[in-house]
Amino acid sequence: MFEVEQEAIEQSVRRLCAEQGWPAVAQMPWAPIPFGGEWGISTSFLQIAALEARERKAASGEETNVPQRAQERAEQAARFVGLPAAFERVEAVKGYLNLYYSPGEFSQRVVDAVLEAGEAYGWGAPKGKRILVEFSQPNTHKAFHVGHLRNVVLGDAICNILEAAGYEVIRANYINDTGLHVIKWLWNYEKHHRGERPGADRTRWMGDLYAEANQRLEGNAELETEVRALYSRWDQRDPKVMALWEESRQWSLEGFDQIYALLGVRFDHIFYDNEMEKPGQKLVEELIERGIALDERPQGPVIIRLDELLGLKKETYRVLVILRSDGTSLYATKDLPLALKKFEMFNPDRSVYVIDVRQSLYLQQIFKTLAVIGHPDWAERCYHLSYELVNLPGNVTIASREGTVVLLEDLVREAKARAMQIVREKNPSLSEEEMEAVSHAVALGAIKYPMLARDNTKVVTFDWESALDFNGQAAPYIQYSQVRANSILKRMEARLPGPARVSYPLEPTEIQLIDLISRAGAEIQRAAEEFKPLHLTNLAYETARAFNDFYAACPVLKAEEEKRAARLRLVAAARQTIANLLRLLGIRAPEVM
RNA sequence: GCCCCUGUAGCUCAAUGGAUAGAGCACCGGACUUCUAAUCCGAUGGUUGUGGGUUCGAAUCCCGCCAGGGGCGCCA
Repeated sequence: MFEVEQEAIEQSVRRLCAEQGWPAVAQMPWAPIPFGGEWGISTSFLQIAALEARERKAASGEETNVPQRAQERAEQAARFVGLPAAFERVEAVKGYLNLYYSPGEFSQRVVDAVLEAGEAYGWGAPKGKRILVEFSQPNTHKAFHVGHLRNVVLGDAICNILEAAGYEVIRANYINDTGLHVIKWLWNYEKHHRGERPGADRTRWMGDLYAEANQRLEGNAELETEVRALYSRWDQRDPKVMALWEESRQWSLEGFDQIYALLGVRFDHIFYDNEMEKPGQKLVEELIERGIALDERPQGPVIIRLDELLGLKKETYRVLVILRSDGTSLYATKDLPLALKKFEMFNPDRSVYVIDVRQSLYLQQIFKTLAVIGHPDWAERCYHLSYELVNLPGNVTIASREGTVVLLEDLVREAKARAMQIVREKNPSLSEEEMEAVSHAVALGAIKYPMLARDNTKVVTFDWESALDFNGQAAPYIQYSQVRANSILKRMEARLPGPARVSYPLEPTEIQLIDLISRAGAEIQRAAEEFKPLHLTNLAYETARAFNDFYAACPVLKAEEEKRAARLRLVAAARQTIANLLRLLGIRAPEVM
């Protein structure tokens, strides 16, 4: 937030380096001063000293004590820089140059900036770049469980974050509405459920029938041939089969709409698997003609020998199978035309795939194939946003066949019931409607937060106990801090006081809170660059904690006039910042709890 | 066999190559006639899997080993 000051100081230090003939570093390392209750920026001279030591050794063979030299340089820099405007104190410690902000001036600037920007506080300027993000990718005719949830929650948050960072974002879904799993479902329906219709909970019913199909088919070769026969009827577009496929497919799609509405997720464009089948098969033929793909039919499938085409001696991309030996399509058959279509339709600067880590090699193969078939520029723009799975305690995989699925609907219902019970207890004066809204916000926050608050490369372990624990490091804690802020603001007699110079000495908890608030913009940029919502769950939690500390330590409404005005503005800024961060994470910020 | 990821407090997880490795949960002890106690304060808890290396400086980078997970020609 104080890039201007930092830049000025950096220029000053660089001038000093040039004058003194010290080695220059490409990137000057700036960081917040890492001590609690301190507010300012810090840069290290250890790198410069190390470079100097190396030059000296090369020239004269003399050894240099690096930390000592860094301290000397930091001291010289401190003297040279003096006391820049709006800073309170400058010091050289252990090879670091520390510059402490004047709390009054800077805190006012932070708070004013937040209140002026409001819902857009922390948002970056438009970058003029477009990013297409494909996420969710559900299978019709199957259940929707907590394993699928991570993808949706992560994809949605990433889209929000990229948008806030200044990108134009296209949210894309790719629904898998064809394949063996669909045929199995149709077979089971025709044979045992003909004429039945789904209830209110569509996805569950679809999933149940699919699970039942698998059970009936398990190890039964006779029935398997029935399924194969049905598959070929579907393949030949038998009108009766197609009609049922279309109708049942629609049931699933309605179920997905319910789920996305429940989660508060939307898409700009939905691609369907079945639309890619023909273009895919056409593309395969074309690639065979061009000699890129190798047609081993009927003995083998159609393949692309990537390592060979790329002239790689070491086994890297291996072989990609793009069409079955019987001519039916695979994922790859359809993913290739889809990849092309995305660029043709939207021409994105980046094409992001939010897909779990198991598909890493596969996606690298798809991207490389794009390059090999004549679109190296597009291949460059593709990015696999990989994330780990959601497991159950004891590293148990969630699988319908194992009977270990936790359905999203069940999870949400349990969490809402638990939240409702707490709201009723904590805040009995609320209307039933308000309680309902609050428990919805709390339950969904509690469910989403753990999916975002760990690194993408880490497995999320789902267990009921911690999913329903709303205390501590969890979304409800963050939501609650913001509710407390709201509660103070509601008690103001008049409107929020206008900007005013802060001249009273700030409490450490105030400084800590303002410091964290001021980091939102930079953290949003970092989260976008690294595709890591984790940075924002961290910041949101820390800001909430800082607010709770402040709340405990500093009276607001009862403070004397100047403090009261400044603190009211700080409370409003904190509430706004926390709410903004929650919004990016796809978590609602209720007014009361 | 090859490739990828992970290993940090009893548990779940943080930590731009940087100063003193931090939170929550659990456990123990405190704080509500005061802006919502879904909160706060305090105590306990660490050889960052292990052995080397690079570096002024390593949880972080490199190499070896150990442990767990995942992926590798017609599953999605």
